[in-house]
Amino acid sequence: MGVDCHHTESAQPGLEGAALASAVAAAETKCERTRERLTPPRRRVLELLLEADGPMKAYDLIAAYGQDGEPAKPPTVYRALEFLERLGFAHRIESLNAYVPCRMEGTSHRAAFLICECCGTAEEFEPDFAPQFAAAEAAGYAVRTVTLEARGLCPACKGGA
Amino acid sequence: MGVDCHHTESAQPGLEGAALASAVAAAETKCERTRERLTPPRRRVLELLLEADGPMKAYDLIAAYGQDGEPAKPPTVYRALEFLERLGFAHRIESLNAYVPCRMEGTSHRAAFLICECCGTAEEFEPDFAPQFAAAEAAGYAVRTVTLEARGLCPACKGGA
DNA sequence: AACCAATGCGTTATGAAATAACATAACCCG
DNA sequence: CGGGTTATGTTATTTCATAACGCATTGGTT
Ligand SMILES: [Zn+2]
Ligand SMILES: [Zn+2]
Ligand SMILES: [Zn+2]
Ligand SMILES: [Zn+2]
Repeated sequence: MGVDCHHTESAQPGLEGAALASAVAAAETKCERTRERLTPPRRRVLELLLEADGPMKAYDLIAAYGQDGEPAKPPTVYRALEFLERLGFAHRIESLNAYVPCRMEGTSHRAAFLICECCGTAEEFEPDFAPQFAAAEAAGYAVRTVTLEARGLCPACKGGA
Repeated sequence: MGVDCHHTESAQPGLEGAALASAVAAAETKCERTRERLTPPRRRVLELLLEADGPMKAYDLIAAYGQDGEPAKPPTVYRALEFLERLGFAHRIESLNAYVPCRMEGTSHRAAFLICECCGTAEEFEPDFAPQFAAAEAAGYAVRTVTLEARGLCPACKGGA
C-alpha cells in the first residue's frame, strides 16, 4: 500500500466461523427489532465485509459475491451497501472509495477512521466532535453528519520499516 | 442540490476582475518564493476554481478549461489539481468528488469543510484537531493528514425553506 | 382468497471520475 | 550548448457509480 513499506494487510483480521455467524446473527436481530429486512444480497455483502482483512472496494465485493465465483451485478452490491450504511452496519471511507463493517457497539455513533497508509487498515474510533460541532453551530450551521478520516501510520507500521 | 430546497448556489460568489487577478497574483508570488512554477494549465485551473460559486467537479473544470469552449484533456486538469493541492492553493472535498480554492490565509493549515446539503456551498474553516490527534497518538498512530467534512445546512438554508 | 401498494431484486446499459503509458517540450544549471 | 529534471500533450483504459425498467416478494386490506 505505502510507497516504502511492504507490510502485509493483516492488522485487522476478518471474522470466520462462529464469530462471523454470531456477527451476522446480531445484525439479523437488530433488523428484526426495527422491521428491516436482512435479505440475501444484504446478508451476503455484510458477510464479505466482515470476513475481509481490511476495507473492501465495491468491485472487490462484486467479484467475491458469488460462492461459485460468479460476480454480482454492480447495482446488487451498491444497493446492499446503501442499506448497510443506512442501518449502521457498514461505513464508506470516502478517501479510499472503500467500505468496512462497523466495529463499534453503540447504535448511534459518528464514524471516524484512522487509516494506515502503509498496510491499508482502517480502524474505527469514536471521535469527540464537540468542539467542531460547537464552532459550526455558532456560525449558524445545522450539522447533520461528520466525516473524519485521519491518515498516517498505524503502530505496527510506525515501528518497523 | 438538496432534495427539498431550491436555493440557488450563491452563498460563495466567485471572484472576478481585480479580485481574481489579485488572488492569482498572490499565488504566483507564493510560488516564486518556493521556486515552484505556476504554469499556464495550473494557473488556468486555479482561475476556474476562484471564479466558481462553489465546489467544482473535475469534469466541470475540464469542460470549462478552454476560453474558446474547447475542453481540456483529463490529465491536464488532474495534474493541475494535484499541484494546486500540494501547494495548498486548492482542496479536494472527498465526499463531493469536487474541488475548491483555498480560502484560508495561513500557509500551513489543515482543511476542514462545512458543506451545505441544500445550496451546495462548502465553507472552509480551521478545525481544532487536538483532541482527535491526541487520542490517535495515544493509540500509537502517527497521524499525517486529517480530512474533516461536516454536512448539514448553512445559515441561509436553515432559516428559510 | 383476491387485491393493492410498497419495497426489493435482476438486468441492461450508461455515465462519471481518475489514471496508465509514452512521446514531446520546456526549464534549469553548470 | 549539453544533459538531467520537470511539465505537458495525447491516446487509451480502468475504476467507480447510477439510471431505467420490469418482475418478484412482502404485508396489509377488503
Ligand atoms: Zn461504525
Ligand atoms: Zn499499518
Ligand atoms: Zn485551505
Ligand atoms: Zn445552504
